[in-house]
Amino acid sequence: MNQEKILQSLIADNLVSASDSARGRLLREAARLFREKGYERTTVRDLAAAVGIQSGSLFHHFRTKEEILKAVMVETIRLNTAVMQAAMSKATSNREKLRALISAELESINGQTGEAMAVLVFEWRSLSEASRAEVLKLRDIYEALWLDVLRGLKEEGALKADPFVVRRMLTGALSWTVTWYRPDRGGLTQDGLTDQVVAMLGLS
Amino acid sequence: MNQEKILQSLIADNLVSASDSARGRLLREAARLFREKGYERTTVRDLAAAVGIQSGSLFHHFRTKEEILKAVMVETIRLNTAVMQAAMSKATSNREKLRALISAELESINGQTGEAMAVLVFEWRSLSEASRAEVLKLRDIYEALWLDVLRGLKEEGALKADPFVVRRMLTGALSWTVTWYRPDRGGLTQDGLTDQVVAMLGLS
DNA sequence: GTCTATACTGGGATAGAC
DNA sequence: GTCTATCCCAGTATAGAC
Repeated sequence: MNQEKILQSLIADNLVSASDSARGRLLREAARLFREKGYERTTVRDLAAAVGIQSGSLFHHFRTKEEILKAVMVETIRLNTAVMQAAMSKATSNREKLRALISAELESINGQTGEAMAVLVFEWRSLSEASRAEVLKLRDIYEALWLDVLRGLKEEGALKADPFVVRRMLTGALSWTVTWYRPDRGGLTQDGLTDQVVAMLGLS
Repeated sequence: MNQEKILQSLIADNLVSASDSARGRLLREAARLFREKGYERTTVRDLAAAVGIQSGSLFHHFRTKEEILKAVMVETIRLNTAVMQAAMSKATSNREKLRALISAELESINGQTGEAMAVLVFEWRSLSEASRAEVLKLRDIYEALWLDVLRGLKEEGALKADPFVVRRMLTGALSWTVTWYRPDRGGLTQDGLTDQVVAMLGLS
């Protein structure tokens, strides 16, 4: 299942917004702006202008600015959990599964939905306590996918370090690519980058 | 040379502030607050209150709020470059040097100066273009230390992946520990964590 | 569902006394 | 070097018309 199909089925199930709906467009622009300037430095006027409405009109769709941030995060996790599950479904060995996960997470961060993923990583502190709990619960499902595979590799002896620690290290390493990796600007392809990560773990 | 001695010689050379000077205390409190709530959410009134003065008095020490952020970052890099160099000086092989670098960076992030390091990582976007250039120049010296060692390991065949990519991955992985690793709360010690990172790289 | 107008708040920064 | 007082602006959010 490719990413486009996944997205469509999530929209059909009302789990994420169609990106051409008013809500969808707003969330996409919000993700872009939050990533570019940060949540705090993005004003509701910026958000409104980006979708071509007045700032007052925003509050017809969301009660507060923070609710927009939360929505960006929730939809991002939902979408990416589905993408991850699909990416893994083809793989048979744990080695292949890990490669699929790494590749999919790099795609999530540096591809089209990357802006939203970056927001999830870097704007955590701007989320209220109440919202955090909600987002964390969704994130657990996502993390379980990784831990299963890493635990498998540990048992096989392919991995020397603790699966839990490795996952956290990979979270940091992969998220951080958003600050330096430019897929467009020649050099390293996303597949090449995946190879490098696998090589770094001594699993190639 | 231990961290305390390094700090004292840097203070003597006027490269960083003594932490009991007015400026030093302010920077320390600023680092703590910036890390805790983020730069944008920290008000000048918060900063002033933390050092026990009125908000107006802040501007006797720094012309703008952003100048405080820049000062936190500049002093952090200066201090940590010195710490890194000292940590490496004892090591002989490249393997030992890398372990020393990893250990020192983990200490920088999760130890006493950790708040300032975290600010350096997470508040980059809040820095103006002009200030960024200045900070980046300092950072280059620091990064060169890492690249030399990683290149050496690559030549020895101990490292499979590209040194440049590995350094960036490690930057992300090690910085990220600030979000989850709690040295105090039992379990994994900082040495143990270093072991895990080395094991993950297949270098143990 | 969007507009205009505006209320209200809190933030960064300044001035001048002490 | 700190205080008090205050300016000015930008930011979120609301109200009511269309």
